Amino acid sequence: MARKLTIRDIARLAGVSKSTVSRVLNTKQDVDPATRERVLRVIEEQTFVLDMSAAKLAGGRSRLIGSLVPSLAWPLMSEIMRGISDVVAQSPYELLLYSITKNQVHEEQQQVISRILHSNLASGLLAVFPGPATPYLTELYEKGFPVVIIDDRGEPTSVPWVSADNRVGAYAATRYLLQMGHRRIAYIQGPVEYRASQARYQGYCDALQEAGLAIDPTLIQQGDFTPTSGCAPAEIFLSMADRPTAIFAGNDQMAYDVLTVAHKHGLRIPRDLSLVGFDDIPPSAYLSPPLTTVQQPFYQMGKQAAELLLSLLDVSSSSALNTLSKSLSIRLVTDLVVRDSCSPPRTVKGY
Amino acid sequence: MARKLTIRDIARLAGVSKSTVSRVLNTKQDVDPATRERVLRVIEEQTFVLDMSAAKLAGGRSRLIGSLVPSLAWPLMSEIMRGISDVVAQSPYELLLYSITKNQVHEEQQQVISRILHSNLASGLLAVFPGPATPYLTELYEKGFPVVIIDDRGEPTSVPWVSADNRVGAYAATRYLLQMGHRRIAYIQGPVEYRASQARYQGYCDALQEAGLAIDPTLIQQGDFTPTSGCAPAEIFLSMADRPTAIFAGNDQMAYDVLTVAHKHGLRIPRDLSLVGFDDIPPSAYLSPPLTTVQQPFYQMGKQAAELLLSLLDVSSSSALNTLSKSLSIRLVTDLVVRDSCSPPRTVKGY
DNA sequence: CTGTTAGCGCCTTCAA
DNA sequence: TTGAAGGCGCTAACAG
Repeated sequence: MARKLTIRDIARLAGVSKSTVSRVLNTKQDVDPATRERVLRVIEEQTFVLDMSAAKLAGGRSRLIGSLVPSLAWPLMSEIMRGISDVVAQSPYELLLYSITKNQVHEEQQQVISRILHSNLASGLLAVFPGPATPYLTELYEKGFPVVIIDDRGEPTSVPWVSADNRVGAYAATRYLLQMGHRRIAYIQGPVEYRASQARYQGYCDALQEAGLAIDPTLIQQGDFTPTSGCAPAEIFLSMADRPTAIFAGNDQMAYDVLTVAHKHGLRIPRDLSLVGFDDIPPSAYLSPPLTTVQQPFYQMGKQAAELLLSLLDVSSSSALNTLSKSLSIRLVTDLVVRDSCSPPRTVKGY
Repeated sequence: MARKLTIRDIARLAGVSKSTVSRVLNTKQDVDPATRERVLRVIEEQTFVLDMSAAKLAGGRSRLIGSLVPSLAWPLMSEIMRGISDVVAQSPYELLLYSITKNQVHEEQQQVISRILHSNLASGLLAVFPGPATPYLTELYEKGFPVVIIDDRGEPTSVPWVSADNRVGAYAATRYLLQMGHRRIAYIQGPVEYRASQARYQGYCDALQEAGLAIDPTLIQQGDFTPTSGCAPAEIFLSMADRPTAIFAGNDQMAYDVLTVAHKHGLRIPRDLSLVGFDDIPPSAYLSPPLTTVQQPFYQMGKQAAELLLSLLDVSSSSALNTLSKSLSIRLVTDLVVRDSCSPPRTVKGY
């Protein structure tokens, strides 16, 4: 395996010094166009690639960005990652993958983050649904380390973030059910640690209140977004004497559980019960009945977050501080995808 | 942002030299247990993390492994990645993610690979379904760069690989259909570039021939594993005067297309047509009817491949060459998951 | 067993 | 506009 060339080699070949080659590589201004051209040609001919580790060590940028993701098992992660990696592939950066699983305690999560930092590899971080780690990331960002979060915005944080508009999505879904005539609409809440979860709950409440309906605590149960976590809530709802005519599940996974439980109770959807989910992950379109759900633009979220981070890196590496651009944030719209899991309630009760 | 500590700092704090710290960090043998203990304590207290770039530059290993994956959009990728990242997380390595999309020409794929090499970051590579890039990877491996492939074995290659037993899986699926009484079993073939695709086809043929049935070319059509690519083949099969009583789709995605097309033709599954898929990706269990399919142990594949690569890295870094262990390979068994998409043919024709 | 001495390949002043 | 020199944090001989 032929020894890798160094800038020294191509310096010799181009008849210049290492410094000049370095300048060309880093597109500095003060290089004679002719020289630059010559150096570039040699680099091309030799298919020379600069050693990132050395560059990093010598004080340059690392051209590596880290991505901190929750369980890759979540079906929606693949689309987000696809968005991210498409952008990164077009850039001079490479992507580092760090994953955190839900059953890691906070302390362990912080350890992962501190490893990312201290190992000194990544020069920026993309955090997907960081949940409880958010405050720590904020701290990081404020210390000058580029971070972009994909999630809903939580406490006023200065960290740039990209999210789908969870509140509006949930609002639209609830409103849809309301307009069909439903009045007893149950909600299966996701874990409160996640901003997205809170925002959806808010949207649900907003729609209800706008319709002049009170929030009925008995119609709200908690799941945790994972498969089967919607079963218990569904069981409770469907066993009620005055059971709800519609259920809005905090995410699709939990909606699937409702389907299962409803089936067990001999209830048919949408005839006996309307059902709406949130996310629009792949299975949803294939269910029977196909699930009406709020679609999140996962690919776009990944793509835009990556682009945002890249732009932050460019800025911090060149001149201007992040003084000008306070609080970068992008909120993407969600779409209510109407399929066949909803219909007007059989017996519209008065109110 | 407090200056990052270096081994020099912790050397001072522990009252030893940098070399000793380095030895402890790299778990070398020749260190006094007491000294080691002391150094370790300081490292712990200071939450020191070694700078990988510097370590790499100084001639050590890079503690970075690359993963080369095809489109992350494939639903099965997330499980494979989960297996990989679980293993990597438990190791001192970090994971680099490179993705290749199908519409990149071979040349572009090679470029990605050569970038991986020349950037000199990864010290090993995990290639998932490399398809046409396989020969190039083989070359790499033979030049001494650790590579593990996740796919079916192709031409006799020396590269260590992990795969599901695609042939046997397809054989079992076909046999299942045969035993139910089906005789006209159509097959939707995946792209021939993929080994896995070829192996499944082989399994299909083997089962048929074992049953004394000839391979009927009109019952074989080609898709490419992607969504909707199974529509055209399904359309052809279901429009035949003497249409097949069962269809075996090369993967689940294409089976979904058969479902759609069958529905359009007013055919009910499994009453009018039996259907088997391959992969068992998440939606399959939720379809109506739930799809009978061959389950691949994706998580395991990722896990074992990562473990294999890690062991290769250990070996090459320490003493023994890879002389002893020729042709490492792991073949995992698949499971036929019987659900509700198959039944005996309505009218069992004589043969 | 431990410290000393050289670099690894690159970027960055500082002069020229 | 360019070259020379120094050092980033670490590992790897080589002494002791």
